[in-house]
Amino acid sequence: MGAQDKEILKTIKSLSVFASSQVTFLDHLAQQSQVQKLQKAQVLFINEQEAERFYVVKKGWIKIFRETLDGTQAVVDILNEDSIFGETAIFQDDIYPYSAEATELSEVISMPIALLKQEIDDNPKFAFDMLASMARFRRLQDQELEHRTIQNASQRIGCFILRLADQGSDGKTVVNLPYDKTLVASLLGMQPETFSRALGKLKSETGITIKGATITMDDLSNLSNYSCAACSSEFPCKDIQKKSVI
Amino acid sequence: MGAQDKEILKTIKSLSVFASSQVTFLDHLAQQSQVQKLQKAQVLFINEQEAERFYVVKKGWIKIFRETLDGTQAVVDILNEDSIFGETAIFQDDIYPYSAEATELSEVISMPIALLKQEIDDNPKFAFDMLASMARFRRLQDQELEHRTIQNASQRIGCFILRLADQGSDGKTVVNLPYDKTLVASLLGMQPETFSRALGKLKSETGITIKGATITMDDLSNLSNYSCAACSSEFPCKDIQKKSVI
DNA sequence: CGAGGGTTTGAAGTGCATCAAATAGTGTGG
DNA sequence: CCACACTATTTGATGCACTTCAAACCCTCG
Repeated sequence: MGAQDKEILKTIKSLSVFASSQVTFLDHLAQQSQVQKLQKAQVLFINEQEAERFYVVKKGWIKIFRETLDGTQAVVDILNEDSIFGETAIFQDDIYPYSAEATELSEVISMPIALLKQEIDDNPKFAFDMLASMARFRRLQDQELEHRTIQNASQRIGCFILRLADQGSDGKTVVNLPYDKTLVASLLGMQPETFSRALGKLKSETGITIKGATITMDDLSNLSNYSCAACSSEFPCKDIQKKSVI
Repeated sequence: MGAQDKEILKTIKSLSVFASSQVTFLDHLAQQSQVQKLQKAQVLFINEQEAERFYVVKKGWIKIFRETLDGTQAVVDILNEDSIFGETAIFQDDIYPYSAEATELSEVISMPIALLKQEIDDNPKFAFDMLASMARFRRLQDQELEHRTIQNASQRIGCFILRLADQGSDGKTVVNLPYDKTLVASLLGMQPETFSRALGKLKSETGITIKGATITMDDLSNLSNYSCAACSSEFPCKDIQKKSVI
């Protein structure tokens, strides 16, 4: 086993969806896995395409989206390290329900989705974890829809920043936008211009400091008061945690 | 076994999620089930409340929603006969992730969610079906989010009507809105006034006929051209089918 | 330093929300 | 079967939020 293979196995083992899986299965998965480098803007697969493999992000950011004939696109999600995607094709006649594209130089590991099917059959705990992960995801999507319905642009941005912020620390909180503002805008369902203006408004209303992609604030309460007022969940949104399985 | 019990068992057996379950399990489920009548506007449960039972709609319409402190609400779904809800609480620490309320005189069957947990463990096929159902639902939610992003009010209404229309027949197509226009509006994320005006616009743009809750059209192509132009899925949306499990 | 993408700013337009009021529709009791 | 009460729906007028198109600015990286 090469160094890279070991690395892959380690990555796979660390994924929370596979927490209950036996080593033999994980080894098998790792054997069948492939690492793939993606250039910026490289498309990995498009929706309706036949699906044989699912993916785990190893490095970079992968945009999950769908687009209309005229090229307008709706961003479903933007994923980074240890996020899984493409696996829901198992349940959709082996067809990817969305497209995936690297937003920057990225690296993904792919594995055959057939193996997942097997593991669902063999390991009830795995099936349960996968269901739990799906349910969490549904909750997240519900929340996103809710946000689009009742929050305005500035509040959605505020919420996005809050979810990036580490809860723990006391003093100043510093948050770095993980990717282009244009990309954040598309994920939040607004135009780049709107994002820029709405962020400006958020700054004047909550006293946060913005310098490039870095946002600094004394404490989170101003921001949470501002954004979470127009949301059915209360601040730390502790009920929903992201990560794993899309 | 009384007549009502038989009726319940029949309903449960007919649910597609339970297609792979043994009769013994279904009997057990039916034994533990309860029928509940709900008045219009009666709340069945609210989000964050502890969940012991999941539900199947037997009659009427149940609104699934979340609301903010100031009472603004986001409608997640509106369910009717044979739709399941509340069952995702299994995966969320036995807490309902949304509220449920009858929009009219309704009837629901409730069953202990603990039994579902057991069945997931015992029956891999059931787990798989449930996963498939969840995946389908996720796809639906993605589509809804996409609609909010790239379709305008009239197009969303058109899409809603198309999904109600029977594909088969040739001659005129007649669609009846299944519930109040106000409720349709809230499901589509718009105000009642906007709904009314947007429906008027849809009428003038596509030549449909509207009389109360009844919509008539010569064929669906005008409508699908109008609405589906701003969507990543092509007309019959055949890839996604509703029903079962929320 | 200069090219190119990302970001901001400006000006104008559009779509939806909001508030207010009129109208249509439904169910009730007389 | 009609009149009343109440709710659902429509219509009008106005305002605001976001989009669009255009142009400037800024930052980074070769």
